[in-house]
Amino acid sequence: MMNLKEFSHRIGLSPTTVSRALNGYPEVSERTRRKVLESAERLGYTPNSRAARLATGRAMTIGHMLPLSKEHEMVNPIFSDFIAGAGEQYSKSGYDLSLSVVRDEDEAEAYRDLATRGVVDGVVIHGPKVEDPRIRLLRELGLPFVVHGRSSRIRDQYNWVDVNNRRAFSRATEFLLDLGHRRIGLINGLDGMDFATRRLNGYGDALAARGIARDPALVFSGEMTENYGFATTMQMLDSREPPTAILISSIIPAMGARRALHDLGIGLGDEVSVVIHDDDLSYFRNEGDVPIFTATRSSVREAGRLCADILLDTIRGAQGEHRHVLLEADLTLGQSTGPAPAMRHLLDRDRTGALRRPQTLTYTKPTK
Amino acid sequence: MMNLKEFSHRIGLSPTTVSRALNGYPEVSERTRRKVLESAERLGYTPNSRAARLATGRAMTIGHMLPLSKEHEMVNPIFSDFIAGAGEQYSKSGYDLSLSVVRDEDEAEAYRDLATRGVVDGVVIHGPKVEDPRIRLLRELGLPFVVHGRSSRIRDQYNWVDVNNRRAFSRATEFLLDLGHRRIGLINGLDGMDFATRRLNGYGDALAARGIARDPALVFSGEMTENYGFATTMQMLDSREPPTAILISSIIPAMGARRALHDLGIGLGDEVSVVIHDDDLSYFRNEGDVPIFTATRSSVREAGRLCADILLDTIRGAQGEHRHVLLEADLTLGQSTGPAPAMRHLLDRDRTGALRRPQTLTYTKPTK
DNA sequence: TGAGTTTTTCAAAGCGCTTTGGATGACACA
DNA sequence: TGTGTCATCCAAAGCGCTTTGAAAAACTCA
Repeated sequence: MMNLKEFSHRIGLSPTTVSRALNGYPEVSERTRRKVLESAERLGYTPNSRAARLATGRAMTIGHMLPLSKEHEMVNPIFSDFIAGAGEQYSKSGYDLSLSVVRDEDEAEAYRDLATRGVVDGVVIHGPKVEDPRIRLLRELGLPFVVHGRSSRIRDQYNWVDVNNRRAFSRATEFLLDLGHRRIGLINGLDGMDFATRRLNGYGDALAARGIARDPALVFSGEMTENYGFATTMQMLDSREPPTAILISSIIPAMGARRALHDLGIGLGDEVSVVIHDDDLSYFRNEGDVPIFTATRSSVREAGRLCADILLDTIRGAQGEHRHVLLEADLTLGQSTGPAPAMRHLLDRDRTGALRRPQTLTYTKPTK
Repeated sequence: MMNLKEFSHRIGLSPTTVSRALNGYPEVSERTRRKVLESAERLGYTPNSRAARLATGRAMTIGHMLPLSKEHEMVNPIFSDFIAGAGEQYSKSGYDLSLSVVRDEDEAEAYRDLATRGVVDGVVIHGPKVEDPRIRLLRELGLPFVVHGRSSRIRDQYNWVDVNNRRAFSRATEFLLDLGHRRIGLINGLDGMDFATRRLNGYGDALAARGIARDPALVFSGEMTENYGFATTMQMLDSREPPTAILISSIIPAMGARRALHDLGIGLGDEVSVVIHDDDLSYFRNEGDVPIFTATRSSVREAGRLCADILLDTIRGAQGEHRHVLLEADLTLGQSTGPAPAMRHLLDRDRTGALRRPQTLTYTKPTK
């Protein structure tokens, strides 16, 4: 492995000149720079990053945390798509991406460690809570950061990129209301997560605007697995007054909801409508001429790109204001929504006694 | 930010002693070491990793590639669970994890770059092809590595951790054959991927052992998305001689297959049986008292842990043999399999003309 | 041609740690 | 007291790069 000293010696220049040529400093003529670059290519010389990082004091690395909660050992399914988006940008700018897998309870310590060890120049905060302590921590540590999402109860300024969750969910709710639905369920993310709160609010606002009371029996929060979607949908439909429509915070529990509907023999899009929030995950495209699900869509990969850009700008010393990006989600129509079933039809059909109850679950038709 | 010089001065010791105390060298007494550790804690001193890395020549970092193919911009859904497993181990050993997001065609160059820049001590190869050029490349670069999977056509020795894909799929196929199924479809991973080839072989072996010819119309390979599972299932069931059972290489296309079956009104587990390979993804647990799918299961997270352990051992100079781990997949019984439908029943029902064809698709009942 | 400017190049001093080779002190034994 | 042995600790030389301050070379203009 050749080092700078040897390389510069071989091509008859001083290390200084070579370093400057390679790093694009103006003190070196274009002719020299070309010569250096070409020789480096030919002789296979690449500067040792470890040395460069020590000398410059920059780590040329962005940190991401992948926290694993102890109880539900679950990895956020949007994580990899986000990382793919952000990582693309890092590569373009010559930054590396460092991923720390860490137990929930060790997360704060891990940030502190990253900062004092000097292995990252900045970090991305994933999955902010309504009042997220990491924001203050990072400010104290003096480590640049950007939040994917927001932390509503924190008044300080900071960089963030978020989807307009409230708007997305109020629009989705209004859309269902316009279709005549009155009992609308919400299968939401974990309580305490900022995005979940905003979605809940959007949902609540839209209902309130039409004078409809929010029924706590129709609102669920939890980690967004397929089984969660299945269980909550089952529970709702097994109730005395089941919803005719359901909002679901991610396509993954929506898979479970669809399974529940099918198991119960309930038609998706006619008897029960579903609107999901679609993060546009690469292995779970809600696509087709007419997408399967009606959805509020916002690409999490794109959010990753934006976060990366903002963070890199900040690190490169873009002084001044903190930057905010609020992404609006499209509401795209799919096959999973339709007008609320007219009540008397259901009553008629009820009288015929066509019971559809697999397993131990009871599905009582909506009665006004 | 305090440095070693200042810290050691403050506590009245030489930098040498402090460094040795902190790094667990035997040349320092226990009493001194305790004092140093305690003072470091109290004064908030943490060695700068950038400097340590230059001095030791070790990067204390493991590299992972996340290649993005240009056409299908897709992230491998097992990636995050694998990383979670591996990352856990890295943390325990004080290693960092560096993730490079890179275009498919730049992957080789990216490995070369990692090696010459000296930012990683070893790498993990994901998704090996039947004859994967990365293995030779890394050997040439002298960069320690472990393969998650194998590369069948490469005869050299190297570290790997793999599932016994062939066995898993031959067992699954035998199981279906035992249930009376004779036309069995296979929705497999991308052509050229080693695991896909092995699974295909396992499937083929089991069929051959019972003297059943492999029907190319029943075998598919592609990227394992939900839509892929849907489309291939539709296509198979729309054929003149549809299968009565399907093997699916991942739970994600299995979701699509289930959707197809439901759309066609075909009962999963009675009319058509499905066996999947289940990577035990954290957000897609195939669980419950009786799991939804009958599955060959092997935790990809556990594979991540094992890869990490092996790679770290190799880096820490475990001389000698290359290490191999072959994980056997359990075959767990779920709700998605049952005896092959008796042929005459189907013929009878055919005569009744109960056609189930949504959209433009035709489903012709199996006729013996 | 020579003084003044600008461009190009260089020697050397870090960056903050690890580690070698050596010094110091403590201790045991003759 | 002197010598040999350990157990501790230390000074200083790297690790391979960047960057400062200065020198050399090239170019202008009178």
